[in-house]
Amino acid sequence: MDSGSNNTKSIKRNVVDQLVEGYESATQLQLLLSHQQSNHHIDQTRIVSGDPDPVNELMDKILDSFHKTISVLDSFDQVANVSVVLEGSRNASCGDDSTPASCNGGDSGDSRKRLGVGKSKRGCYTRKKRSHTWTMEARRIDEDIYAWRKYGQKQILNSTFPRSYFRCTHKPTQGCNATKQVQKHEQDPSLFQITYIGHHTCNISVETQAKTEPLDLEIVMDSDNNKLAATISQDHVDPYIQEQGNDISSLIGVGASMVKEEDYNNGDQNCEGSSTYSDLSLVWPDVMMSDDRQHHQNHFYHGEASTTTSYQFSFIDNDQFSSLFDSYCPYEGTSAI
DNA sequence: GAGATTTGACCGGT
DNA sequence: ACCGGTCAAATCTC
Repeated sequence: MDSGSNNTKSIKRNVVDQLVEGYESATQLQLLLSHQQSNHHIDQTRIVSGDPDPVNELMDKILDSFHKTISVLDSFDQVANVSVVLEGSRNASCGDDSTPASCNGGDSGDSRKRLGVGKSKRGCYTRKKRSHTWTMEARRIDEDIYAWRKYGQKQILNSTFPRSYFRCTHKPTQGCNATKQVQKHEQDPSLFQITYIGHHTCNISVETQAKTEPLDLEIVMDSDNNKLAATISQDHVDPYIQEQGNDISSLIGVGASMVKEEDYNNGDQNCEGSSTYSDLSLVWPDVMMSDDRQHHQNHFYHGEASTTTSYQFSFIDNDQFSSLFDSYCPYEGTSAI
């Protein structure tokens, strides 16, 4: 038992070391870039002359560092038998509203009357585990292509505004378990904080769906723990990083630094084992396909607000994200989800 | 009348 | 025990 524990510690140390290295490299890069801005022509000369580009070198180093980290995390999952149970599959067993037969069976259908009315007990249900969750801000809540049906509203502790609960309209007919929660932003009530939970499985075109769901390299936010897990399937990262590193480096870096600060987050990785490269096409929410109206209004969290930590959120605006999307997501012939 | 929303109760996780 | 998420009867809207 101790050996296992030691092994885990060793792995965690390895993770931290790699992250620190990446962080330091990123810092150097930042300095270098700021220096470059003031000496632009000098660096241009260097590049033209074929000298090694320090920016690229650093970038390679950074990416390599994070790549290693991901590998370590991956091996950690195997060693620690952390079921990186994919949130998706977890969802299928828990959240799936094909509620356990015993559940409905025990209190089937029409007997569901209110307790207070003196009738039988309401049927049980299985609470969904948090799965595939991502958050965005928008000025409107109705800008995605899906049809939502409100099923609840609740006043949340220490929140000024109530939280509304929506589920996919097609849940009864197609068993789509996607839900979203909408709450007005505390500081800016004109903004809505929208949390999407789960993938849509309802019948819409692949392309549309792909454009409306998150990348598999999504930053999954575990709102319960105020921790963040940068979840990047290696299948995605390798070719991507090697060829496109620049665009996503900030994203990875943010996620990684958060992991570092918060200490490694054990169970919340969301490694879609079955994911394929096509999952990259599962780009973040609805805004991706949206029109220009919200172009400047939507931000994607790379972290989560925490009342107990000093995280700085890093937002990607649509410009950045679009470039990412353009680079990575030729989702032809891919099947979303 | 059908479908959507409201709202208080119920339930599970912590 | 508390809190957040979900259920489902009641109510609303078209």
